Amino acid sequence: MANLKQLAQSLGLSITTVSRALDGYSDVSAATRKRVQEAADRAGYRPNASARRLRKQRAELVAVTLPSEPGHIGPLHFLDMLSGCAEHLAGAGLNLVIAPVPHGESELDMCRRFVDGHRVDAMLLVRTKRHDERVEFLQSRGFPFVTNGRTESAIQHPYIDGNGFSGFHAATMRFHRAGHRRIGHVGGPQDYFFAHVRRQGWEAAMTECGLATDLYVERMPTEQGGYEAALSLLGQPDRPTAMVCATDEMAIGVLRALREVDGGQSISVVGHDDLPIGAFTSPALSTMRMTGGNLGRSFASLLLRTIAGEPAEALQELHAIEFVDRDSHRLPPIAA
Amino acid sequence: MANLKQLAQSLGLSITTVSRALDGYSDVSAATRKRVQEAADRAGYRPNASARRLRKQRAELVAVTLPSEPGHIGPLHFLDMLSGCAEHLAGAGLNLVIAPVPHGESELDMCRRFVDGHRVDAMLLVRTKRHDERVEFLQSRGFPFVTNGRTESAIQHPYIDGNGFSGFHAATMRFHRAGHRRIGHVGGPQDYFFAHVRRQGWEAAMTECGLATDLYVERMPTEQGGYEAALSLLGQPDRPTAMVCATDEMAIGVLRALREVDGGQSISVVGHDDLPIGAFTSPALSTMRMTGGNLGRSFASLLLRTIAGEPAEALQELHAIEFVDRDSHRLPPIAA
DNA sequence: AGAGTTGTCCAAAACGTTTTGGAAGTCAAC
DNA sequence: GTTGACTTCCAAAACGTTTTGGACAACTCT
Repeated sequence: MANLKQLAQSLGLSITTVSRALDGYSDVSAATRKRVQEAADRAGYRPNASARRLRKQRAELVAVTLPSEPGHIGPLHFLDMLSGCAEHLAGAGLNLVIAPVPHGESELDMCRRFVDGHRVDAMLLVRTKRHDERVEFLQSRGFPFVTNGRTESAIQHPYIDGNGFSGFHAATMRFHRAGHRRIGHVGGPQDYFFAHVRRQGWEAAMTECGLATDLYVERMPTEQGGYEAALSLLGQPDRPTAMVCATDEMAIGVLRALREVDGGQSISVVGHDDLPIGAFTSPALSTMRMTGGNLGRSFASLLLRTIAGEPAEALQELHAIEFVDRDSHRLPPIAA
Repeated sequence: MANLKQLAQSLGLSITTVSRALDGYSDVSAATRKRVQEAADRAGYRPNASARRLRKQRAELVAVTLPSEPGHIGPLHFLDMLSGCAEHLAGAGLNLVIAPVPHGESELDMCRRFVDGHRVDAMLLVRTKRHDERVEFLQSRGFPFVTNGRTESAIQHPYIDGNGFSGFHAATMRFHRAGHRRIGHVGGPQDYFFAHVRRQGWEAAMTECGLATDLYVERMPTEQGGYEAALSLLGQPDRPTAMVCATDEMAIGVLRALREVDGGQSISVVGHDDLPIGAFTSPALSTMRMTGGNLGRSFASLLLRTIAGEPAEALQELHAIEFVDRDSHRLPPIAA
């Protein structure tokens, strides 16, 4: 209700003094400051956000883009992550706005709207591509952003990512140690960085073991995509005895296909992301997940630091992948 | 990059004319309008959001509160709902900010911050209580808001809710028709409206059927709560043969308890919310869900209309509940 | 020719804050 | 009693937009 002018008038002080008293400047006497504080509390005064934003040339807002394409929106519990991120940003006076891509607009257009309209101070990008036009645009504008997932951009930028290469390398090696020799990979679209790097991890392991890398099928990173990929791999002359899947969603589709074919009794499966649902599939889905504590807080911290101007090189987090040991990877390496 | 003043200067026009040209006012000639449009497009001009917000006295923002307490955050796919809501709000120039409750602050404090600081034009409240202090506060301020879930407020307010009473009444009747006579209810905290009204639906049905309503246990609306509730009900002399659970999360906890006791072969269960995970439990969880199409769009529409000043009575949606027929409700009405 | 109407344009105010660049007063030191 | 330092306060500018209330010229009617 109240604004600074009314508050100042009621106190017989200038707007300046009231403003500076509330901001804790040292050039207002302790007595005055206290008087102002109390009056402000009594009136329930809060500075008008739009006015402060205009004056300070900061939107006090961060946008996170929500891709509308199906599948693999990002880390484990996306909403939890956003919630944690928003909470920590709020500690610094920033709010988090969620920005799904409107119908008939590209993600790039949306970035443009937010950046050129000074609607936000930074952006959080998920589902990065190897060559990501949003990243290129933001870099060309010198606009602060953090990505969830790396890119192949020549210029460094802040990111948080899991080490998909070593995760999938290790998972493949685990199958090899268990005696598997025909280890397939159900991959996602290779223009996504995460999909590409996960495939590379599988390929490297296979090559190291002297195995062929032809048991590979690429589909959309969805349950349906995994289902199709599994059917395709099962149709090959030399079926795989194990499958490493780019995402849990794909792995769940694979499990469904395997159940239909032989009751799911012959082929081992491992996914990635540790979706909650994985604990409830049958067999329970063995998977991997990124280590590192509160992801939301990490994103918030990186966002604040990149807004503050810290160099990108100092704002890159590559987390190890840990194996989630359930049942679906335990079948013997003999095809049915 | 550009602002109105620079744009006007480069065109040899006044700020007023450029502004009005871009806003499509009729008092600028077609020729000038076109010239301005083109220059603006070329420069990639977008009005500074903070400036417009200050001048128009609208924040162009809507906040949705995310409760930090565990369990039952709301409708089926909460993030999908938010995404849909945000997309439709964006069509009207509003952005959606997510507002988790910061550590050490109450939801009420948060509302105060947003309202008194003019940070948003409206709020979306989830997980309403029967007597909800946030609702009372917003009503006392005359501030626009929509709730997900009704309240017992004396003053009307906009909401979207499922008809929990008839949903739980029908589910109980369904069990009764199947021959069940000892039908228990696993309820949530009764200060939440949804929990209260669901219990009332169960109670009404039991009373109509001439059955006692003592097979009732109340716990937190979480898996753990459901687990505890089931153990408690199983400990009673006359075990229920069926349980109606306030939420799917509780129902999943109940299934776990039943599995531990006798392999889950004796007692029927039904939940509410249609969580995706319910299709993967064993047995697959029979449940209920709210009907009605795109929930996010509905919330967005209600928010816009309440901002526009439409009366609350015209902005209340009570949706029917439909049964989701899976396996967990099919056991015969004989206790093991 | 004068009065009214219409079509274009613009100067200035307003939104509420933060910040700049002093002003006025007090006190101590010289 | 002048100087400088320090404390406390404030007027005014600035942020970039939208909107108000005309100004001016070019028509159209009498």
